[in-house]
Amino acid sequence: MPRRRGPTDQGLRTRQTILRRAAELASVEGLEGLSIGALADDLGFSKSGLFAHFGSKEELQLATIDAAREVYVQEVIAPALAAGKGLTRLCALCELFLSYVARQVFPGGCFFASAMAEFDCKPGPIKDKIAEIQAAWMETLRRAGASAVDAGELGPHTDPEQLAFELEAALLAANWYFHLFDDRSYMARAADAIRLRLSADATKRGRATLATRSTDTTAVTT
Amino acid sequence: MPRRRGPTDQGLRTRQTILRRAAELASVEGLEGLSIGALADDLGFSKSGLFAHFGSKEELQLATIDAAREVYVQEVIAPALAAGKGLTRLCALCELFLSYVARQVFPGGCFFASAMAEFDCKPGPIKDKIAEIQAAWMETLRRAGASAVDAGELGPHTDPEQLAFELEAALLAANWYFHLFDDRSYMARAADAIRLRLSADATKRGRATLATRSTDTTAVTT
DNA sequence: CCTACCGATCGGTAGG
DNA sequence: CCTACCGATCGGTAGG
Repeated sequence: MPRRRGPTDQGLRTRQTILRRAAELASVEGLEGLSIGALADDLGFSKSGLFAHFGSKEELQLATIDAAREVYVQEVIAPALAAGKGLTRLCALCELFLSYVARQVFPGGCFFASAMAEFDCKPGPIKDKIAEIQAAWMETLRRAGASAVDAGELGPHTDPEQLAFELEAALLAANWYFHLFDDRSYMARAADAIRLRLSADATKRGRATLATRSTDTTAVTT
Repeated sequence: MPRRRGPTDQGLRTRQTILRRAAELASVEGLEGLSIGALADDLGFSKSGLFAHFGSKEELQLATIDAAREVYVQEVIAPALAAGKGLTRLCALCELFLSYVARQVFPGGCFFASAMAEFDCKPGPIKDKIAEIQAAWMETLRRAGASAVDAGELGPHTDPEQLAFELEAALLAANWYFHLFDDRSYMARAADAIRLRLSADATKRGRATLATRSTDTTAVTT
């Protein structure tokens, strides 16, 4: 089989190494604060050597967002989809998010929370990409909620979009306050808020589902 | 009356002009992204002329936070304290926050939301100051909630600290998504979430208080 | 992937 | 409040 043109395996591995580290640094310093020189020093490359993988800083930033998305899918979305359907999945999405924040998968907290906060008022391709990813995440929450309604776990008057907004609000607030006050108790506050909110819309069947997960709350903070 | 040493009235006015503009720019570009040269150009000063008012960039950042705090007190806290006590005040705090975001008092959204997101993982005097201000804001919400319990508007099982966390979560989420998606409907989502959450803990007297404010929801988005 | 370099801008200073 | 300047670092390029 002839060797194709384009990036070699080694080149792709180097690229992945760069982008994983870039995502870690950007979660703390921001995607603008991420500097090519500092990233190269950190990785032991020359600045131009690193830069050769990307055409511009903006291309590096966009590629970093893709790499962070892969981490997020692996740490939160995929395990939640595998955990079950409906209300079980919705609970798993929330618990896995809180665990991902508590385990500091990214040292600066949720990469996308940081990126959203940094770019929400800066129009351009980076904001567009972040908005697309956040919209997909909200849609993942909404669909799990809608499926829980269909399964009779949440009552028929449930508004899945509103529910997704409120769950996401608690998750984001946990991310900020956990780091700002260096206080893990905000994880439990968010988990309590989420359990209360889900209980409010739950049917008898839904409450049974929730009961099986109630002990998982403390697991989130370890 | 002899003229004292120190800053003149004119100097103080110039300083205030600088800091108001600095807060506006920092809400979009971040407190680190705020550059002394760009700020000076924007205001028509020389860089060093502007810099003479502050000993370092960090001093400028800290002074900018103080100036933003004054705006926040004027726009949100003072009118809410004047609006009433207990549940009335708690509702006013939330409604005034949403209005302050919707009116874009700062062009980049809530100054403190931006600053918290930027510095929550960067230890130092700026993070400390932001944390102190956020703690005071949460305490303002908590006290209004506790006073609503004392007044019999919220039930005795209400946890005012948890309630403050959940209200703040909805307010912050509205701030982010309003800007990220350029969609005012998130203001109404947050107002709905807040009304629902307060209703859950409200006594009959509390529900009467909430009923008088229910039409204010749309006012927030104008 | 490297060395060597570009102009622009950064925070900050000297001296007035 | 200004002009003039400092060394360091920025994103990016030339050429290999």
